Amino acid sequence: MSSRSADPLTLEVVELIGTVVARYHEEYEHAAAQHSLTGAQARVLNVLALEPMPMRRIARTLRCEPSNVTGIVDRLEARGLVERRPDPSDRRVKLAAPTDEGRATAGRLRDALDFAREPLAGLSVAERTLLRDLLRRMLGEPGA
Amino acid sequence: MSSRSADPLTLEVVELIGTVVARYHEEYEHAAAQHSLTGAQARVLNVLALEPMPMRRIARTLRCEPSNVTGIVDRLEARGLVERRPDPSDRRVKLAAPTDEGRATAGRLRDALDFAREPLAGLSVAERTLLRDLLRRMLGEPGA
DNA sequence: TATTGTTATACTCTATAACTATA
DNA sequence: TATAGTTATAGAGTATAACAATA
Repeated sequence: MSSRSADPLTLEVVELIGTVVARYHEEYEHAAAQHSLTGAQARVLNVLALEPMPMRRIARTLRCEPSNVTGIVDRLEARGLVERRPDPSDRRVKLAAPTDEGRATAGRLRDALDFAREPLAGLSVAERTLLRDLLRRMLGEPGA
Repeated sequence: MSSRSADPLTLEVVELIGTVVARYHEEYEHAAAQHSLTGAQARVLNVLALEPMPMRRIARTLRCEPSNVTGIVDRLEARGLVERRPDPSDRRVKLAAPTDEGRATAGRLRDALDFAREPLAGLSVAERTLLRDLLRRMLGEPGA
């Protein structure tokens, strides 16, 4: 069970991916902080910018407990970035939706995520296509 | 400043990287939880398994405040995975080092990180080499 | 009865500032 | 005076369990 992958090439790729993950996180937190948001708040705002949804579904999307979402949406709502609306078809449900300002913030947030964009500019279209296909296969995605 | 990268290919690669990051984190937290460790505790244990070091340097390595490290090492020490030793050359310094059990746990932890290893097994050596070079260039590393 | 969202609780991580013991 | 580590404090995220309203 131990030291299963002595292969140096594979280990290097694993380490490179670790570096990508670390850098991605730094950039994400930094971009969020520039708007005085925490990472968790930025993630919730981002999923809501794509599509308003019930509290419960936010939790499933972010893979956390529903009780956490209550607090995060509370803080976003207190800052006027998100609002809670009733669901006409089920009075138990509350739909969380971004305000206009919330949508604007989400947009600026995404623009700030230069991490993958700028480095990618150094790769040719053929190379980016190659990278896309390799990542797809690594993730076991359809079309790989 | 807005919507700088309309290029669909680049956007897809960015999204794939986001997926890699999310999956990597899940696997990491899961592996840590299997040993009743938090992600932060697992990260500290891992860097110490490579090389014992002063508290201050752990903080620099993990890019957090030194005061945080105190608590994390406290908890690792309470569980017998890490110990604090005096530094003979400077009595202000405390060197954090893994115990035998800490080293063993770190080893098992790394084995559990199948994320990048198993999917990578589906790629040929040539493809892994290609992926390595693309990631290197993306990260602006030497040898790219 | 089951589900949605919330509250209450407890723990960890995080940064800031102040403290101590060394240097 | 400067540095290493710690403590005190406060805010945020997290999971668990219990709760009210609704289905």
